Amino acid sequence: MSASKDIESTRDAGPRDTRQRILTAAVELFRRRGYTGTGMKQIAEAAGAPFGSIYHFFPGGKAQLGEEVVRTSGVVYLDLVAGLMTPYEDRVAATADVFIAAADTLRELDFADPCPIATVAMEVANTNEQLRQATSEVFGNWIEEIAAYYAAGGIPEPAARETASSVIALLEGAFMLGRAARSTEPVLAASRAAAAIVRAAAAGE
Amino acid sequence: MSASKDIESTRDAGPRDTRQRILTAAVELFRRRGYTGTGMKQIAEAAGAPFGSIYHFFPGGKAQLGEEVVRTSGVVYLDLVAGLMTPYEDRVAATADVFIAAADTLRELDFADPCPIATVAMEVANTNEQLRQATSEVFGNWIEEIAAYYAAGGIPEPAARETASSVIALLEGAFMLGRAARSTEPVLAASRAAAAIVRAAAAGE
DNA sequence: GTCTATATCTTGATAGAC
DNA sequence: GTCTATCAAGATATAGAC
Repeated sequence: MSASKDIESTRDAGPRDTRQRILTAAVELFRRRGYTGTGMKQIAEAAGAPFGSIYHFFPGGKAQLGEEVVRTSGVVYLDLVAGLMTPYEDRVAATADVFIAAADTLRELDFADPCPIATVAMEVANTNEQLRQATSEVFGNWIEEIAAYYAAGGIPEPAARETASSVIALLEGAFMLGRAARSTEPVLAASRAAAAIVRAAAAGE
Repeated sequence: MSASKDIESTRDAGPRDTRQRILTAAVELFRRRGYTGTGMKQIAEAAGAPFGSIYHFFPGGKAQLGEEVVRTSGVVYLDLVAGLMTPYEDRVAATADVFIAAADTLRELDFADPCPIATVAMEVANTNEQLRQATSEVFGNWIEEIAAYYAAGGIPEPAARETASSVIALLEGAFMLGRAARSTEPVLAASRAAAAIVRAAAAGE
């Protein structure tokens, strides 16, 4: 029996970072089923963790878990998008290519939301001030980072920030339409529109 | 007591269309709290209707109610946006002004979603095929209608549809950012970006 | 058709054995 | 720190009196 137990504990793997597995499972579930639509028991099961472990690692309960999901995803995505864009000299081409890559991601995820915080942001905007603030800060960080990239490319400062905001809005909205239609078309169309936005801003209107 | 009852039934008003009040209450709650975040009891209470009436008028339960909310809102909004745009000769100005009006609406709603189906669309895209299809059809109708408006303004057909899709995506995404930040800024910035998108399409790229 | 009471299930969360 | 049992409250849905 002790041999069987050893095999079990080896097969069930992840002996170390149960906390990380819970966080990862929550990210995956939130982007498919949303925040209110995901249960704590589902998260525990998907993480292969006992139910009680969630409250051991996240004593603040679902709200704390939700906030950590939003904030950690925010950092991961900031690095990801920044990594995709910065190598480019041409800001217009960089922006368009990010949308094309996003279309591939959308399909690979079988039309789950490529943005891990969007569905949550919509759900909590009027219902949970703590989470609303977290999503707002994450969106704000994204906008700042991309605005700096556009500014470095020669777009003057008030316009750079507005352009960044609109490009992110366009991407999020295109994800929404693409998920509803189960099609990458809206994201590919948005790629050309995003190029037009950046091009206009670079031309000083 | 019968006099009192008469007063009651007069004050509680809506003696006729309980069904319509339920539908209206559901629209209001869904756009603030989402689909999974709204309970049937809350809807009944907000509608001033007895709980059982929901299942009398919507025997298909929450899914049927959700679908009717999506479809009826879709028609209402199609008429609304079309009514805002069609008087204009200049497609670029018309588009920009719709966004400015939308920013006002966002604030008037205290940052509830001006689009009554967006939050629901995000929640159900991977979890409820019936509702997902309803949201997809509504978005599709909007895109068609606006595409026809752009096409009538001189934008050739494949581009007109892509432009309409991107303008709607931009609007939805701007609502998302604006709600999260509790600010109309993202929608106002998107107004200028939307103008750039339509202008580029009208210029044949 | 209106309205109440209830059945059944699931939720987030806690207690406590191990 | 792992895991189970359980709680109270909420959900959707139904039955049935009026």
